[in-house]
Order: sequence, then structure tokens, then C-alpha cells
Amino acid sequence: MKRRKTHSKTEILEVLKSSGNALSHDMIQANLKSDIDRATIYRVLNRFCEDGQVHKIVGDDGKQYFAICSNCGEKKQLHSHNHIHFRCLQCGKVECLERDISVALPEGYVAKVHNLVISGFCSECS
Amino acid sequence: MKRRKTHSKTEILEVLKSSGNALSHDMIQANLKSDIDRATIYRVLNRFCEDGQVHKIVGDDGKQYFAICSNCGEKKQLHSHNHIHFRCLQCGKVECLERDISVALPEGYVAKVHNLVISGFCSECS
DNA sequence: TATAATATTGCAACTTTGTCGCAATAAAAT
DNA sequence: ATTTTATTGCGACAAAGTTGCAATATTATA
Repeated sequence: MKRRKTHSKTEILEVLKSSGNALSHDMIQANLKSDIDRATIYRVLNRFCEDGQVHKIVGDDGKQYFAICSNCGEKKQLHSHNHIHFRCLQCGKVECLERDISVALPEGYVAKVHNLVISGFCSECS
Repeated sequence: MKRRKTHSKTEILEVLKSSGNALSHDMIQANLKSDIDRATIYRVLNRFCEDGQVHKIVGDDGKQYFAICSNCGEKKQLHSHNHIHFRCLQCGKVECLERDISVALPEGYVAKVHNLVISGFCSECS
């Protein structure tokens, strides 16, 4: 199944890039120049994740946020994102902190996905 | 507003205690001896959280999990749970690991809630 | 360039998770 | 025993995300 270059992909990626932060579906939709269906946005984002261009994190608000993979390896499968994310309770911004966490798990445990979020108030809102 | 001792509270707390893990609403409901309404379960759990007996974490599946506060301070307001949680992708178990994380945030940032989850396979499922 | 193959999209319907208002119930205080 | 009010159950609702399917658009083939 080969990927195709489409209008939606280009535009969504552009929004993510120019933002620099992790964005939820509705944040993305609000910044799009054209109208793209909700389902399409999710599908495009999930494809990006599969391809390793984007990573997804789930906030403590239960929502999914998507961010460009800057330096976190382009390997298709095992791009593990063990860095901390910060979500501002005031302005809603979600950003990747360049703080890697490595945790020693108990014997026999295998880590697949890291979902590390600290929420609070960012420097502009505190 | 004073808390009252009710059947629901006792039973839900009992399920949480005997499990030892962090449980989602449906896991709790499945283990209850009597039928308790979904809304009630959530309300009881949220009250437990306010009172500091229980803490809530949100999994990377977007669901809320609730666990007894064992050693994480009984102070009403500021009981911060900066320990890692592990969620098994196979059996669904969510447990508190006794690994505390302290992250130095950027200047001006204030942490309020830690939501740290690693998912993968537990020792029984790997 | 025209045509075929198929990846992608939009729409609508749907599921899941969690919340809220309100009347009924039950726990505690008087 | 009676009053006060915290709690419950029910129903309705909202938000987030997924899925099926027909229509569309992109890429490959001739």
C-alpha cells in the first residue's frame, strides 16, 4: 500500500510544522486553510504516525495530540518517544520537552510506548 | 459539605483495595457485587480523588484509571503522584510502579499533575 | 495522453467514555 | 420522629474517535 501525496496531507503537515507544538485534532482543524473532514484528519495523522513522521501522545485530558518527530529517529516501527511532554492547563499548549526519561522496568516487563505528560502552567500563564 | 458513608463508597473502595492495581470504571463495575450506576461510580471515584484517598491517571488509551493512594501522602490538595504507571497492552492491567520521577521544568513552568504511563507487556504477557 | 488500479476522502452513522440536571432516596443532625 | 442535605439513579447529553461505503483523486500502466 503506497502512500499518495494529497492536499490534506500537505496542509495538515504544514499546520503541525508551523506550530511546533503537539496539536489536537480540533486545534489542527482550526488552523487549516481549507475544510477537511474530521475523519480524514485522524486518518492522515495516524498514517503519519505509522510512517514515523509524527508521534502521538495522549494528554491527561484524554485527548490525542500529534507532534512532528524532530529528532526522534525515523525508523518506521520502533520510534519510541521517551521524552516528557508539558500541557498548559491555562492556554492548552502541549509541547515536547527535550527531557528523555529512561525507566528501569521490573523483570520481564517490555516497554512499547512512553506517554509522559506533566500538566501545569507554562511560563506565559504562571 | 460533609461526606457520608454509603454502600457505594464502601463497595467501590473494597474493589480497588482487593485489586491493588489501577482500575478503569468498567473494570470496577465488573467486580462489584451489586449494581451501581455508571454516573455514581464516577462521582464516588472523583470524590475519593478530591479527598486524597485515590488518584487518577489517564492511560494512553484515553481512559481514566483509579488507584488507591498507598504511600503518596494524604494531603488533600497537593498530593502529587509523580510515579510511573505501567499498562499492559495484552491483559489490560495498570499498575503503579514505585519509580518516582522528578523533572526539572523550564524556567517559569509550574507542574500540577504528573501523568506518566509506560505501556507494553507485563511479565506475565511478554 | 488515455485508461485502469487503488489509495484517499467525505459523509453519515456509530461507539465509547465521561458529565450533568433533576427528582427520589438515604444518611446524619436536630 | 423530623428535618436537612449529601448521595444515588435515571436519562439525556457531549466530546472524541472510529468505521463502512460510495465518490473522488492520485499514481501506474498501456
